Amino acid sequence: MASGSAARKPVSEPLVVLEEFLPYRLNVLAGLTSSALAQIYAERFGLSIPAWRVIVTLGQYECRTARDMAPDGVMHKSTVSRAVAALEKRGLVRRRPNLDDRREEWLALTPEGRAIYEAVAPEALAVGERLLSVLTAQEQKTLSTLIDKLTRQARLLAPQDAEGEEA
Amino acid sequence: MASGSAARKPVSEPLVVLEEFLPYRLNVLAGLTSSALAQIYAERFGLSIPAWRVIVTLGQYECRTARDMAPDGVMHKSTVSRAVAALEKRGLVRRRPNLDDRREEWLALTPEGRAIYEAVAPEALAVGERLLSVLTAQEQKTLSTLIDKLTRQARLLAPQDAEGEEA
DNA sequence: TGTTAATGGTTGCAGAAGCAACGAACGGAA
DNA sequence: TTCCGTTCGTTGCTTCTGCAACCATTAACA
Repeated sequence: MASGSAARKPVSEPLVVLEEFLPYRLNVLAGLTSSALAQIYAERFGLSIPAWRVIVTLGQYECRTARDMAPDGVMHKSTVSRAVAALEKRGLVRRRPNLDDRREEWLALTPEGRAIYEAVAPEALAVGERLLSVLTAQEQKTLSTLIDKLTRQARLLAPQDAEGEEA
Repeated sequence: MASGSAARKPVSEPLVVLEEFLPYRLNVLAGLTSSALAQIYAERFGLSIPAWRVIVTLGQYECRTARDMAPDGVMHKSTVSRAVAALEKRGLVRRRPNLDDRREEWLALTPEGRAIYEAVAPEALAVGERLLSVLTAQEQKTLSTLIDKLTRQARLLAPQDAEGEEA
């Protein structure tokens, strides 16, 4: 046993050094970037992360179903459901029955929703670019590749997600 | 306006493509790695993420205060407080008053806590390494550098955290 | 056709997280 | 010493998240 006064000194051979542990560092980084972004879409526009994702996806694709909002089970379907409900209540998203398959519904931005999209998106992009501004163009490309590789691998290691994967 | 049948076709000029947006991709990756890890420390040992971090930190440093658990405000102090309380109740962590400053308390793993640490840590490490196994040694070094750069920058962009930063 | 399985989506419930307010203790200045 | 600002840590409250159960609809298949 070490001496009792070694409060801040590492134990003989630590098995894990948290600050060097990749999952931890990824979590910290993701959390910080989320906070930075939340300043934009939460404080200024009252959007949660899921709501923001729905808005962006609809801004991008015009019209999709709730299921399409979580391409790889990234968001739980209940999360999407509640986000859409909230956005509908605020008049930012409109639902239309899909007559070909009445289980699902088409979602689209209302004009008000699109206005918000066009206000939020550029600011969010700007934050993203301010983040990346500390990396060279080459580093950004490399980062992108590495993230993709890791994401693919993580998907293999993570428990098979809720539903609708590539299965 | 585009035709009504363009359900899955992108709108003319999407402002943000979510799948290419760095913060989104970081969030997804971090979430997946957390899920992979949670299989170990949650399902097998009943530890939450904060509890896992406390265990690892104490395993690393032997004895610290609750404040030291969240070096950069990564965890909220209430989160740490509750995690420590739960661990104490399970007999994995022990508290001792700090007679030099009676506002804070020294925390340390009990023998049972250390046993769990020694069981969890190698498995968690293994997951981390399985994750990194898709990268070359050089890529791993690069990734580490990029994460550090981005984290530093994100800390500047994020709202000044709760407390105890480097201020 | 009828029966069974699978899918899109909603909701009740329980656990977790952040905020804010609080109590206790410390430190500095008058 | 006394007063004021600050810090460590806890707790109440509200919101969010994920799971699981559920309903309605569709698909598969005998």
